[in-house]
Amino acid sequence: MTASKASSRVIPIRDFSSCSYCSVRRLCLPHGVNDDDLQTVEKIVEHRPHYDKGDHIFHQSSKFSSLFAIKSGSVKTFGVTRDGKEQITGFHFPGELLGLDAICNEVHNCNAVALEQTVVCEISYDNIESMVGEIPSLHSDFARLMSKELRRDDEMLMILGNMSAEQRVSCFLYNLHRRMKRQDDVQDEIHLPMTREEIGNYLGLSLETVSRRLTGLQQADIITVHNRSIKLQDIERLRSHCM
Amino acid sequence: MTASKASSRVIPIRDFSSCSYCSVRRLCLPHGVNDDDLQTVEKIVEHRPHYDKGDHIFHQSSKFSSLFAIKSGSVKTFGVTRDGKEQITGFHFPGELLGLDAICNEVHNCNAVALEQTVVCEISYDNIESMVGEIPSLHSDFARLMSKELRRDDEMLMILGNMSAEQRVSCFLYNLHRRMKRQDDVQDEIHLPMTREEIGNYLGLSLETVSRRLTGLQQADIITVHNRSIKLQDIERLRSHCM
DNA sequence: CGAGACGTTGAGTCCGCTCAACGCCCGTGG
DNA sequence: CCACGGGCGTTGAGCGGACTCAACGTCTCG
Repeated sequence: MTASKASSRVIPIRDFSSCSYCSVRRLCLPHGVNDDDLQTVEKIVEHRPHYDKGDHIFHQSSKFSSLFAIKSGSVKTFGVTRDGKEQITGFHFPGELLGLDAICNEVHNCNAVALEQTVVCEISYDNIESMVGEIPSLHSDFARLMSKELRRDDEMLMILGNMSAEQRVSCFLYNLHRRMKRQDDVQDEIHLPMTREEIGNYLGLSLETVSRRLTGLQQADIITVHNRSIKLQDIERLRSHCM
Repeated sequence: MTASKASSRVIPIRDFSSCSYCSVRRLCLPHGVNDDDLQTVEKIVEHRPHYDKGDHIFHQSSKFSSLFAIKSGSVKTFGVTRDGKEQITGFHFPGELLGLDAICNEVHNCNAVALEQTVVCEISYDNIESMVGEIPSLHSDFARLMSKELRRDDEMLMILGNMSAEQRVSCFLYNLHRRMKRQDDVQDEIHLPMTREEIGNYLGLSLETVSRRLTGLQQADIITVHNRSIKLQDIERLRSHCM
């Protein structure tokens, strides 16, 4: 393997838990590290907490000091309303960064809970700030990350604003598909790490409605449902259901 | 008037269109400028476009190059779905920054349209980036701003997720009140720059429902409605309706 | 002062919610 | 091995809140 095509070389096994595929690796790894050094470098990253299903990564109202990059697994973030109900504001997957909404006042705005066995990198925000001081170009990366998060939220606002139940579920699956497809070789099969109730909570629907719409999409030969695994039979038609 | 209490001195006339009250002034003004120099400095800011009601500040899918800080007036941002309907994702007021969601791929994700006569400061993003390079502490300010925007979006997701029509309208008014109260001396009176239809679109309700809920809140002696001006008669009870 | 945009109110409909029953899967313990 | 139980998912019946459609009232601005 030559080093001539450094930026586009093929990585033999797609290990998405490695730093190579992490969208925030420029934030936690030393400046100027190249791809070949990554495997060495990532072994010295310090905090790599493992979480089981149901474990809290951080709590609402707790003091913010670190961001968390998801290496493997999946996470839900949710707020708790004053009458005690939880409202899910997002599902998060490997390569994504948690805790950005806590920067503004250094208090976590939501709870983050693992939906399955999950590994994250804890990145001290002080470290990030001092690294941005030394390497100003990191600011751009960081701003882009936050901007992307804003865009995702706005997309969700558009879904919740005026879409029907069927459209919401279709959008949910389609977006999941788009986010997953860098992660699975089997691109047209999604494994849902969350319950129907959690999907409904997120989409502003009851769990029964989620269930009904999934079977509806199945009867239309658009998907095949097997418990939590969803096979996308006709992605184009799924996409057309989103509008 | 002594200058001894520099950080809490009284500013005679609260001119919220001045840079003194702008949340992003550290981004567009030279480093280290103190409050007393502001009035001089802000006269040399270059781009200060004026917009009339209905004017576009930027268009969805157009190339991103600047952020826009609102100096006076108000703005709605909205996306257009594939079937041509608009979905409002936010209302924006003086001191707030528009265009943050376009940083990630340099294309505007939404339209921004003035709801009334509006003045903004156009701030070249290249300028911001190079200033962050020179003054690293600006990075923190910028990250805080984006984080705050994320938090606002998440709050909205919680509202749209499971609240009833009455709760949505109450939350809308209460949030508006909180954002307004730094801007108006008459703190318990809100002037709405948008139509019922735009409120409904934003809240995921029909315009008729918005109208009905407003009269409902009026009949409960919580607010008094006079066209677009809403007098908050009982803020505590309004707040309790939000949950 | 007239036209059009905006807002209110009423009547009827429908989508999604609630309540309820049942089935499936799986781990646990007798 | 089966029984049991709990979590999760599906399906049905009936209800209700928000939407749609429609008419009318009111404000704004040329």
